[in-house]
Amino acid sequence: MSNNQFKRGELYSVINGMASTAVARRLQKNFRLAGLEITIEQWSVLYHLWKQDGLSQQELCNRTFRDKPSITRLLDNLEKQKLVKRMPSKDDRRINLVCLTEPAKLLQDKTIELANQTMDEALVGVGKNEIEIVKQVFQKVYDNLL
Amino acid sequence: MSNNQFKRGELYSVINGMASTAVARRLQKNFRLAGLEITIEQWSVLYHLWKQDGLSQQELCNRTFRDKPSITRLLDNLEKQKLVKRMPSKDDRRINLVCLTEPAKLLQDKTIELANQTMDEALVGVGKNEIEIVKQVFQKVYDNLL
DNA sequence: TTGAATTAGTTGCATAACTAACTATATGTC
DNA sequence: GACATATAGTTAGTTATGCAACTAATTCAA
Repeated sequence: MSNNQFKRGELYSVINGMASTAVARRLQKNFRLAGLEITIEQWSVLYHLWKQDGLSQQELCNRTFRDKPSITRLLDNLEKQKLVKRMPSKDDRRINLVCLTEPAKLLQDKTIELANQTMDEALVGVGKNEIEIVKQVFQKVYDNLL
Repeated sequence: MSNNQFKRGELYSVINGMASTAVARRLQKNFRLAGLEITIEQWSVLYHLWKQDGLSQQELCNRTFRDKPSITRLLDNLEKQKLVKRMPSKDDRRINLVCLTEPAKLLQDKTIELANQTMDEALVGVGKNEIEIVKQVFQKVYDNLL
């Protein structure tokens, strides 16, 4: 079997395992060190709500690239921690609007600062152009597989 | 709050959620369509064993970027499916050497072909240089956070 | 050579992921 | 208006992840 066979699988391995996992783990660790008890997955949901409060669950699925059951359970946990509240929409009774609580709003500054610091650590020695290319490649990959 | 605050977090979001998840999901789907009952995580372990059979669990941790409990449990499931076998090392009795079974060896060609096809689909419109840059950036990120 | 520190692997606990199957509401067509 | 179809969200079941705490084997050092 030629070793050539592994080339693209290698890339798959890189894309899926390495850097994203390392970044996620580091950010989670930084949250913990700062005494914050949220997971990075929960943070990524809050992140989109800070940009726009009152999104539907479906909209959160689209923006966080998660499926509906994942969002359902993430919100279950966030609600247990009193960080979000589901508000049934009056226009469409199938829809829950997900709203931030006051304590969740207070988390924004601190956690985004931690995320920025973490990305700065992660991106030492990486140029702006390279970052732009990574973002473009990922967007293309996503569009290709949509 | 300035919208600027979100810039690097945005990148985090891109790196962690989007493309890698899409690629993983597509590959998993392609396995399923081909009647293969393995998960992508199991495949990523087999992938390293195809390159070098008889690795220790610790070595699998290093190569797949997973922690020890994750590898323990992935191997539990792979053993249940009779795709690998743990062989206690004679040199160091703490170590298990993880060995492929015959059925696992037969999976190599088919699954690597599927992974290659999946990566080809994913990388339509992405240049070789760009791919190289993505790999370099990820390596740097990983090294920065090690 | 014995006792401390290190390394390999496992187990328990909580969170999260995906699929498939489900309920409830809304829409669109005859 | 009534029935088929589509959409929003939940639940069940399996797999996977991370951390912390554990056992067993090995190494290093007094």
